[in-house]
Amino acid sequence: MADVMLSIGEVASRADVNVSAIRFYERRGLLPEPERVGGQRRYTAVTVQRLGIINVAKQAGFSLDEVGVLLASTDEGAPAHEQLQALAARKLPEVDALIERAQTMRGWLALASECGCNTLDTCDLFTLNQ
Amino acid sequence: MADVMLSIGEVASRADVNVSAIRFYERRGLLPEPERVGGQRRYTAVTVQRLGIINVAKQAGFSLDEVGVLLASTDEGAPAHEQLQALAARKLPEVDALIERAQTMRGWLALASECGCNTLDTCDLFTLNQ
DNA sequence: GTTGACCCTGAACCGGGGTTCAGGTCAAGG
DNA sequence: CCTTGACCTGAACCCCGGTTCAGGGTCAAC
Repeated sequence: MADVMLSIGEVASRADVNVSAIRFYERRGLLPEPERVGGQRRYTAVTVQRLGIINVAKQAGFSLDEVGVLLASTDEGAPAHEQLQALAARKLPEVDALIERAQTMRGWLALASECGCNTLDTCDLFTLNQ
Repeated sequence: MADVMLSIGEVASRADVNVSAIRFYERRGLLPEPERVGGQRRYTAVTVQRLGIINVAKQAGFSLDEVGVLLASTDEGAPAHEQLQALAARKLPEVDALIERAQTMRGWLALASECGCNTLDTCDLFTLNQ
């Protein structure tokens, strides 16, 4: 609980994110307003973790607003459970579709990389998966 | 081979894409310039299929330029094999990463939707997967 | 006590991926 | 004939997710 305080630059490099992105997420409400010393933001490791969550969720096709709902559910006394449930219900099929599409592409890329003679037109990966 | 000709609107509705997007893809070089009758574009079913490819690839995290490389490889006499191989080599790990992220999110969404009491902070799905 | 690295703010800018709009053409049906 | 609907073009506009810039403060070390 010694909760070492981190500058925005330290957080940025630990989370592999730009400083400007951290300020941007703060404006968007994805990150709470941090403590300050001498006007400068101070964070704990929790923020680094939150940035990790943001990155994973973005990659999985979540918009920043959706990530906001996700993160809101981690805030204590969250009255956000309903929103979260709704989000989960809405996104689950989307994520499933995403995974399927990605696997389709993966399959085709693998083919393409081992055998240059395949063309998409003769390959029914796409037509089979719509 | 009767190759029925389709108007842009028919193609759009079959591929579930906006008319404006089709014109946009054409400008971007993702679709070849179609035949015209009386100034109006005429397509065959091949274009509908191509639009399907574009949609799948986009969903799998490909930029339109990357999709362009992909599609170029289907054009006859394609000198594009090298580009395609390079693209495949570059994108395969990215697609794999995408699938992993998406599965992480899927797992967490499933948890969230069956049990509202989970919070991200106590959930190690994220910390385990970075 | 000044130098240099880091931090602050608000506002402007950017690229990607399209959509919308104004103004005009064409073709079929009533 | 004339209206209605689908199509045409180029240019402008939009949202998203940030980045960059100008102009200024802070802090630690030397």
